[in-house]
Amino acid sequence: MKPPDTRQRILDAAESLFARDGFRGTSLRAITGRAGVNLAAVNYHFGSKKGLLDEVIKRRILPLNKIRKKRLEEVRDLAQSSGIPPDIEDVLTAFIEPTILFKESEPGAKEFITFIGRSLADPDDTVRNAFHAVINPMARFLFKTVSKALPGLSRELLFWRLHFTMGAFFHTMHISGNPGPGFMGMKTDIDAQSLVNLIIPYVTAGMKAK
Amino acid sequence: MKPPDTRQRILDAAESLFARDGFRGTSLRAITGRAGVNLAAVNYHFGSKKGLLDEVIKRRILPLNKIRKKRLEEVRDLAQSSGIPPDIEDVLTAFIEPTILFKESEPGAKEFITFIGRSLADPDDTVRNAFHAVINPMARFLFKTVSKALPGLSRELLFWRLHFTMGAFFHTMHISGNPGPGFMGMKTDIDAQSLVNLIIPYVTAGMKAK
DNA sequence: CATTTTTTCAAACATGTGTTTTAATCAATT
DNA sequence: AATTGATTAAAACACATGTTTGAAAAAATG
Repeated sequence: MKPPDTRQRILDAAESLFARDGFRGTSLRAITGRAGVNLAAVNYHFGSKKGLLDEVIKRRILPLNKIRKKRLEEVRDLAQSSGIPPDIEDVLTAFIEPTILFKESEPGAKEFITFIGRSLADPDDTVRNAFHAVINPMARFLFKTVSKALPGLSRELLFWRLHFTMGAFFHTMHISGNPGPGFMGMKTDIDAQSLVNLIIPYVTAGMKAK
Repeated sequence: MKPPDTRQRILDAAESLFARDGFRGTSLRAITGRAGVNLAAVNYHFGSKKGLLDEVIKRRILPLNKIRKKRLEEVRDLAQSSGIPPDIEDVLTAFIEPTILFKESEPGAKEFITFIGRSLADPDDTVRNAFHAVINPMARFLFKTVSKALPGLSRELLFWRLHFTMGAFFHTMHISGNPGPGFMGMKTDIDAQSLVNLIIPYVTAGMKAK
């Protein structure tokens, strides 16, 4: 049973259009038009527009989460075996680096990362919930690891600092890579590794402020 | 020429619905329904839905920008007269504090702040541009003042760090105040002054990292 | 008070949306 | 080769959208 590539074509087109115009701003006709397939194909293969959204998300997030989890576990286990708490910089890097490098890992991934960054601020419940469902377990694990690295901070303070970190991170995800000059005439299409090298010191310093 | 409060009612209803459901997700029928006015009143008073958006933004942003500009100028002038560069913490506070405190300044302002936080990540050009038009001059002035406080940093590094700061800030703006438990079962409806006290040390440390 | 201007109102307009339907076409299996 | 099942295709459906229209009502003006 060779899979006709109709599904893939729809997923690719949807991913790129969702990233550019948002979930609500993208019509099924735009998606099927770009994919070169019939309008009804979306509902045939994915049941509904929301079903398509879920598949677009899962296709990229599940592999990415595997990598991030593994990296976090490595940091945690290494610290555990040496008896000292993990370094907060290592923890943050384990989470952030694979996400940003993911952008250059395969075609379309970059657009997907943009889509994530935008969706977490989306007013539409459908979109936010679809992402939260696959991201929350990851965030929970991150929180636990971070709290091991900064045992001195209260749970509440830790929450807020991680919250700010995620803000800086998400904002970067959806804005970097935009062609043309950005906010201060600055170019934002920096390469992924340089971006990692920029954001890690910032969030590390923020997490252990004062 | 006493203004009939139809305009105000529409602006209030639109502000609150825009914040909750976004610009695209809010229909004129929903706005006029909540405002208790006729559907055609929006196009009569504001020309179009976009015209309404512009008015919703300007009504709050212009006074807010006045305050932020004044606070920033105070910090700049104080440093200038004493001959030493301004403290980066003071600069960030001058910009961030009035924005967050603004939420509790008048009814509806809180929803507006949420709206800003969301809109800057909005995929819709109409929304992003409408905000950028009134926010960019402010951001430019902030950038100049920040670069005086951190003269050692390159223009590019400064840009990225300010970028991360804005990310943490915007994310906080649209997520704090949400009722119910947030990302880790943590309550996000903290009072404004406490929020200021939490975010300032974080972004200050981030800006002068390493 | 009569008249002009501003504002409200109900209805319609044109277009776009996600989804469903029903028949045609393709692929695989017997 | 015939038949069964999966996929594609064009069309219609039901509804929601921003906007415009033209008449009624209200307010302001002389």
